[in-house]
Amino acid sequence: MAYRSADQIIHKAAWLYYTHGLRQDEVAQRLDISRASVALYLRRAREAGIVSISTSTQLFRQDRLARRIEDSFGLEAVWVVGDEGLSRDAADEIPSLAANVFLEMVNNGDRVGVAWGRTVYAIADAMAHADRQDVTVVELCGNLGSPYSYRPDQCTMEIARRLNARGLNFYAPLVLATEQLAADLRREPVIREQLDGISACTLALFSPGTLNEDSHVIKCGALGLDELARLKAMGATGVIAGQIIDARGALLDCDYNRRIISADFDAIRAIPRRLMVVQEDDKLHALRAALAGRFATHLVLTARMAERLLAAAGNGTDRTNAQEEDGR
Amino acid sequence: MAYRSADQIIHKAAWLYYTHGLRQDEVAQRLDISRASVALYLRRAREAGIVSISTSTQLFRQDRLARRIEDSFGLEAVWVVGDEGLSRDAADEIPSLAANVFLEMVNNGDRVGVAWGRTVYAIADAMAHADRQDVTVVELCGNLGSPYSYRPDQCTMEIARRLNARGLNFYAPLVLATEQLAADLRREPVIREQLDGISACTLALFSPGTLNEDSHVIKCGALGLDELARLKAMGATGVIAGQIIDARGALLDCDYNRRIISADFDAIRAIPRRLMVVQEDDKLHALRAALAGRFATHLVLTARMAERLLAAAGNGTDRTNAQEEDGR
DNA sequence: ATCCGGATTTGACATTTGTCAACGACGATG
DNA sequence: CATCGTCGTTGACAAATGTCAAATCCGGAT
Repeated sequence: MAYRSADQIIHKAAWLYYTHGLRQDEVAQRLDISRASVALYLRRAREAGIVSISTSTQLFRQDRLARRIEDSFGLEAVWVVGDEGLSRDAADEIPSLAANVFLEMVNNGDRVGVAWGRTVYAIADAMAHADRQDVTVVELCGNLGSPYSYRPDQCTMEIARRLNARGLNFYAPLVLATEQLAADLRREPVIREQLDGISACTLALFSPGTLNEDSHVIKCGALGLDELARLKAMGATGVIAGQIIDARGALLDCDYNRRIISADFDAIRAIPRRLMVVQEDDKLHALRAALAGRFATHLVLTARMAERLLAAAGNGTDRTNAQEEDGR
Repeated sequence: MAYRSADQIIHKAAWLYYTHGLRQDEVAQRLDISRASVALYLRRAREAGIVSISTSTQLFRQDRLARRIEDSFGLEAVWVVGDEGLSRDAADEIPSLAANVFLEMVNNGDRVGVAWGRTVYAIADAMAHADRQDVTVVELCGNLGSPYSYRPDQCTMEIARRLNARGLNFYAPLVLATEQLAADLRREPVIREQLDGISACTLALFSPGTLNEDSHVIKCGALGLDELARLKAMGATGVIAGQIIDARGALLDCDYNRRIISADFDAIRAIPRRLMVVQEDDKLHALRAALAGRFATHLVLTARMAERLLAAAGNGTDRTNAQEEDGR
């Protein structure tokens, strides 16, 4: 965190160029370096978050679907990505939109809880570098080996790095062999403290998980296919911060959930702003369950999913994807 | 506030260019318009705050002087502009730095109180356009005709416009002819409400005023030179939100102050974050008085002023202007 | 003192972006 | 119905920026 003197010149170049609006050659002249260096410094400044360029996410909140979801589920804000030709598939747009929404939501001084999963990884990847002060990023749940590019702890750290924040990882695995071991571990002071710190968060980021052969928990070997089938028979519908919920969004009463080290649901709901992001199309049931459990206050999803959600909620399904007064 | 459909295309262009990193010609192709139009839209997007580019103000907080001022006066954060060759004079840098610091401090949902004055005008001018949600900008004190480019109410409105915020002006003059009239006016429900709303602010922006022939209050004719002399004899040292304070930062007990419509000092101090900005060199005494009165929690000033402040406070005056490990 | 490897800087060139006059569509006006 | 003025768009050119190989600098090892 110490301020390295090499940053000085980069900072000055960025200030002159972006804030004062000088041209690169003028900056070069002022700082007595070549213009090529200025271009290089400016790139570094952008990469380091010394300058941050952010695009408003308003476009995606103006959608009628977004408002209907807000109303139907009592959410504070919803962002919807339609097929506006921005990408091949609207779902591909989700991570960068979510990253932008998330950045808009993070204030200096925040303590941010993040769960992990494929979607959260993608968001971390898409996130711009920003220069927040006194931000802490904490994991909402224990760790697991990951079959994807990031490990959970790397994911937290990557988000922290992009925000210029402290990153705190859970010093525990997500799921343990026995209930007893999980209980013992939860009593360890270090872990206790980390769990208690969760309700002090001011912002949360997570994605609802599904339960099928391709799910994260299965792929990592934390849960076997036979046990999965048994849990589904018991009503398992989705995963929130590593814990299995039923269709009503309540913690499923099962052995698996008791072997978990993760955030207490009430602690999660005590966090004032909770951004949930849904990318994949197969998450409808998990999404409904998560909404029923009131885990989210803010939501990012595709138009397709939004429509299915409203249809499922019995709100009709006119394909009013258009913006307020579209034209075409 | 309604979302105009013309904004749509601008928004999409901005999203593709800034968030997705496409080139202008690629964006043009996607949206089926000419590249020249894309360039035009992007400029509009920047001007409208749809994209915002901000430069970190860290450079100016790392200064040793800044930390010493923080410590000496118990401030939360201090930014110092040295003569780093950014401009002819460090003071010229103050408005753009203050504008950047201010923008970093404004969060969505904030209610921002602003006083006015030459410095605040300059800050408004230097401020980039940003796209905040649910922000309200209110005046901290009544109005006055201005000899400068902005009128106080225009100043508030301009800041509001740049933040995409609501702007609320005081429906009263700053200073009235008689105490009685001021008291009557303060009892008017509209005014009462505006005054009461001040302590609900979450952020304040102001600059300490001086008392001399060139001061705002004099130039506007609100105060005559003879009365000024009398007030100075009584201990008048500076002006905060239109009200005269003594060297200890307390409201001066005088007729003039009783004829004012402005924020109560306790209401101002009830605002959690209060950014004070000092630009001109002749404001040392006013600055000291304002600090003594604990009006500010955050401060922006020049290195020159910072040194004089520390010298005056008897903290020695070694000219350690250098950053942490400068070189040159 | 000399050599080496890596990081930093630069000049030159290719690419991208900003600008502006010219054009055309549209609505208001005589 | 013609005319004017405004606004949005575009093509073409000028200006600014990004990039990369080559040159230089720097610190440590020999």
